[in-house]
Amino acid sequence: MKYWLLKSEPGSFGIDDLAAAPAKRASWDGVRNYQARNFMRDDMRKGDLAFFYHSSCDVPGIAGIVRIVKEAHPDLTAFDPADPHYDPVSDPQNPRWYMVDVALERKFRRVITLDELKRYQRGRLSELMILRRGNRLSITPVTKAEWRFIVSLEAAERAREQSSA
DNA sequence: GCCAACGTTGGC
DNA sequence: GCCAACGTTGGC
Repeated sequence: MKYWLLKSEPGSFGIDDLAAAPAKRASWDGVRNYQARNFMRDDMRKGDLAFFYHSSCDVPGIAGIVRIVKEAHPDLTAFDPADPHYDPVSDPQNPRWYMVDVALERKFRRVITLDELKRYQRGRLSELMILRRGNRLSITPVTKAEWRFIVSLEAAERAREQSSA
């Protein structure tokens, strides 16, 4: 099983939108970057887990965990002229863009903020792709060690807040 | 194949 | 709104 990080702008689709969706499930559509597409199409497998990252918002950070419930299939929004991610060059006979389906695993009790992740930029998270300078990829792999560490931050921070209260 | 121009991303 | 960083496009 692999681990991932998926970015989305909560202004267009955030973790609460996923929580409100039927069966808490949705297609991760609109990806229009080849490297991100290749990760989805070639490496993502049913059962993989991914962080749901909120970008371009007041408090950027990881809001929760989703599970890949359907492997890559053609992203139909690419063929819809009314869709903001419409790609006139994509051919329905030979789809260029793909999406996976995800289901909400759980929403974190609090957002693990980008600020907090950056505190470990020189340590446990020195290789985390979203902390690398200039990285804009919307889909990035996360190592098992990074995954476990980040998941542990949720409770660790809570304990620290409580002890200092 | 090079590279300038342009568009997008995303934190600040 | 700014702007650094990056990807894509298209002329040559």
